[in-house]
Amino acid sequence: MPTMTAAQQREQAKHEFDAFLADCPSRVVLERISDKWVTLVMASLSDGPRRFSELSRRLAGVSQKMLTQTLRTLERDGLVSRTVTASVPVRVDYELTDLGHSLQDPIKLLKAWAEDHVPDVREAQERYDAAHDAGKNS
Amino acid sequence: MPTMTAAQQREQAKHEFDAFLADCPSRVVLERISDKWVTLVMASLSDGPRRFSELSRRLAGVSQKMLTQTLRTLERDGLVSRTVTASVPVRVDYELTDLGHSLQDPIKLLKAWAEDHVPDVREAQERYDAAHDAGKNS
DNA sequence: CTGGATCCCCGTAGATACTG
DNA sequence: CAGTATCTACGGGGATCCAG
Repeated sequence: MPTMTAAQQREQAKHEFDAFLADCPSRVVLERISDKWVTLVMASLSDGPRRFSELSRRLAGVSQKMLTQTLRTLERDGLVSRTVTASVPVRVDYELTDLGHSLQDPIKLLKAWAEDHVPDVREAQERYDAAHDAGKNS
Repeated sequence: MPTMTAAQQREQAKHEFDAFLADCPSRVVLERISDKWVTLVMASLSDGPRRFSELSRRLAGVSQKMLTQTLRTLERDGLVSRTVTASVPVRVDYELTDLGHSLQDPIKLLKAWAEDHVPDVREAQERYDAAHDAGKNS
């Protein structure tokens, strides 16, 4: 592998990944970012750095455990940077990296779609439930 | 809570579809579409109808249970239509609805991002692990 | 045979309590 | 304040069984 620069390797790798194959790296990455907490955390960090407690408050319903875990994974994947300020009390800020910012557009689109189509989904659910409940009461 | 100023009402309405609030409908929808199987199934259906067995084969690694469950939810949410052809053996086709198609762009963007940034993520993981393992070997 | 439901096991999310 | 530790419970995965 010495006769190939990192850039060349990356360029080649780009075209070899099909997210549908089970053990394909791109699928692993896709599964990682297709996670509800990942989506929400990334969206929460879209407008600047946030402290742990801020995220915890903003993402009502997330447990500290899952928030910590999600942030660790995002940090490991290079999407989020973690900055510890050694004061009393300790202050920890999380911020999107450049790589993290590059994921913002897809996530924002997803979030926008969700907020846009709530009525459609609800209506579909009601129709489905109505048709299904009717079948049950026979 | 009956006494609410117009300003307060406007402020609340603004956040009515804010995906960060725990019990907000848009958050529920966002959580639903931020699911690895949802993403993969929706992507698999992007280029036309697919039979159950086709999906099962294409999405290597998915259990029949999760595939069925995911498809049911997507059908209930109005993103996918289910067509049963009463032949022998039975043939069941799944196809994107108009609503489902409207979700294609966000999902394709997500998938493209994953396939594009595999090298970046891998590199970040290696750096993180290296830095972290170093701390462990003390 | 295809599509799917059901049962059981295990991993992981989630709530709580505790610590640097 | 920002986590870790522990326990429980729910949900995913595989095997098996069922209907058409």
